[in-house]
Amino acid sequence: AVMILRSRFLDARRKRRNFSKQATEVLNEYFYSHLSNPYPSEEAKEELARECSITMSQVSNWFGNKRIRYKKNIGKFQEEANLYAVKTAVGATQ
Amino acid sequence: NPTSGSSATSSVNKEGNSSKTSISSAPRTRKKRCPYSKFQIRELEREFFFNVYINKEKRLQLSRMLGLTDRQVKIWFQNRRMKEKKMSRDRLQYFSGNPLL
DNA sequence: GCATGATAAATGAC
DNA sequence: GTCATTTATCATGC
Repeated sequence: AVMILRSRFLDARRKRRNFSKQATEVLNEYFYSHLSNPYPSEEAKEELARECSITMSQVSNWFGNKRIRYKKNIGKFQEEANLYAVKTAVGATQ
Repeated sequence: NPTSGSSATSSVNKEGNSSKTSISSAPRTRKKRCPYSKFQIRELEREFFFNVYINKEKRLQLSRMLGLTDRQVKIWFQNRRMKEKKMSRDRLQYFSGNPLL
């Protein structure tokens, strides 16, 4: 049993799986509503991790990747940025 | 990973930076990340297993053997310790809230 | 074929 | 020294 768990752990660390649609939604909402300073605090990371059912390391990885990839090609993310800008604006007026 | 070449002497590493001359205030360009060879990793891991903190003497010796700078070896040990810590956290997380079959 | 998550060098704050 | 981060690279999903 120990062997099984150990091998399962090793596999889980190597294999990559996409996050759920809802998780990506939550992360993007935070990112685009804090675009001027997309650096969540430790507490914010913990909450995001809970909401998305992922680990804090995964939250950090996501923001690290998002920041660099957004910066390197803002144009590619313009549509996405507008989408979430509208989304948060609507949420604020409700 | 298409390296596989194992045997050493590939050594691509070079600390090209220079520009130490004078007060060059310019934030000199960040050194491009260059992945280390299998041989370099093996030797670094061997020493890390022996001692997670490397002293200055061994560091200089190892850096010469691997064609790296002492700074690179120093940084590698720092990153390696952080990796070890993260792996411990991951293990704890994975085996804590546990289905255990 | 790229999008995406994780990891490996390298930097900088402290 | 630690540690969050930047950046490129690796590995996988689709």
